[in-house]
Amino acid sequence: MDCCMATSPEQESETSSSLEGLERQIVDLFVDGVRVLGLPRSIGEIYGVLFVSPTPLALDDLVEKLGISKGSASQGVRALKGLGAVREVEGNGERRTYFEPAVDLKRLVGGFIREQVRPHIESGKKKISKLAEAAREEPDPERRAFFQERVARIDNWTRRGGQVLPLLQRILGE
Amino acid sequence: MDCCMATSPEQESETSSSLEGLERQIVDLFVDGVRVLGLPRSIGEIYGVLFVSPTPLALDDLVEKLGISKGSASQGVRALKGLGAVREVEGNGERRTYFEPAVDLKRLVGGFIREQVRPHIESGKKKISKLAEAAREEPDPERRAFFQERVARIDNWTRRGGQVLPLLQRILGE
DNA sequence: GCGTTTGTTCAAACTTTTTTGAACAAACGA
DNA sequence: TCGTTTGTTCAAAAAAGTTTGAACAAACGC
Repeated sequence: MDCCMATSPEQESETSSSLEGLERQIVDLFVDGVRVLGLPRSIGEIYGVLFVSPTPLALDDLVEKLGISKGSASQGVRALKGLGAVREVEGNGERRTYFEPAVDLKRLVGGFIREQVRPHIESGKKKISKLAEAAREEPDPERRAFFQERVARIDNWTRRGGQVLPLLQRILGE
Repeated sequence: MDCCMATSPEQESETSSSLEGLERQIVDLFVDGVRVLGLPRSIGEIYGVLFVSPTPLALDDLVEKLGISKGSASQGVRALKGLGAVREVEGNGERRTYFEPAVDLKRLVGGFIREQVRPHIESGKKKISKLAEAAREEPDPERRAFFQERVARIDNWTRRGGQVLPLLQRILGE
């Protein structure tokens, strides 16, 4: 595994893109960033290009600037909209739709927590109550006590995790 | 992409393992858990088996209980030790080494932050200062102002991220 | 209606990550 | 010393995840 420990040894992305210096650097920074969050590369690229663009961009701009397929651009933008990290620009007379990035941390963190973190905590809760039930049914008293202690511990972790989230959002809200 | 939004439609792992009910449930919970953190499945399985075992286990126990290879078990335990999530049990007369899980949240979160989060923040900082420099060199004043605003924003995010971490550890410390 | 532009979908191709297993090293007792 | 047990390493196989591209749908103006 390479996923654990150690600062990974930087690798520049060599794609057929038309990004110049600063743009490329910023895009790479976001590629790294989303990687940490477990999101695919193209998500970081797309957000990066929007973030570094003084004007909103359309799908075809992303295709051209990043050298990715239209399909990738479409899917990437959809995911970013789902995270609340990108929104459509309203009310220009144009036919095509332009996108701009959300740039305040509160919104970004909030979207990530809502879409990526909460669902896991929710589904975890269900599993934990099943677990508690299973532990109660262990016949051997010594094993039962042990299992119940473990389950209680997991439950406690989840509870604390749930408490931390709103706090996090409050601290990061500007 | 499936990585974004939506509670994923549960799938039971069907391996040639010798885990019974409760054990299997707990292991699956940890598999999900580490997946969210971007760590490989076997890491979650191994931690899970240790967590649910009343006694410390040796590598061969993991191989047998999980139906994974010895190589996998060895690498997984190494990674978990690196995260501070598993430690060797000292001072039994035995030849083989036994492992037990760390079960307090403070240590687990601390290890994860130290190994997985901090290195990225550190390497990010370097890149951001290069970025600031590049922005200063943009000749066009309007573009320069825009780029500098963006870079400042990223810098601010990083700074806040760095501040949140110790706070997080404090809140989760028992 | 018809041609054009814009965006979406999804199976197949591709890429990356994870796991395996066979070869190796270390520790130990006989 | 030798055989056995225990653990590590790493190239290759397998699995998982991502991107592509061609086919399709929708919106629009003429």
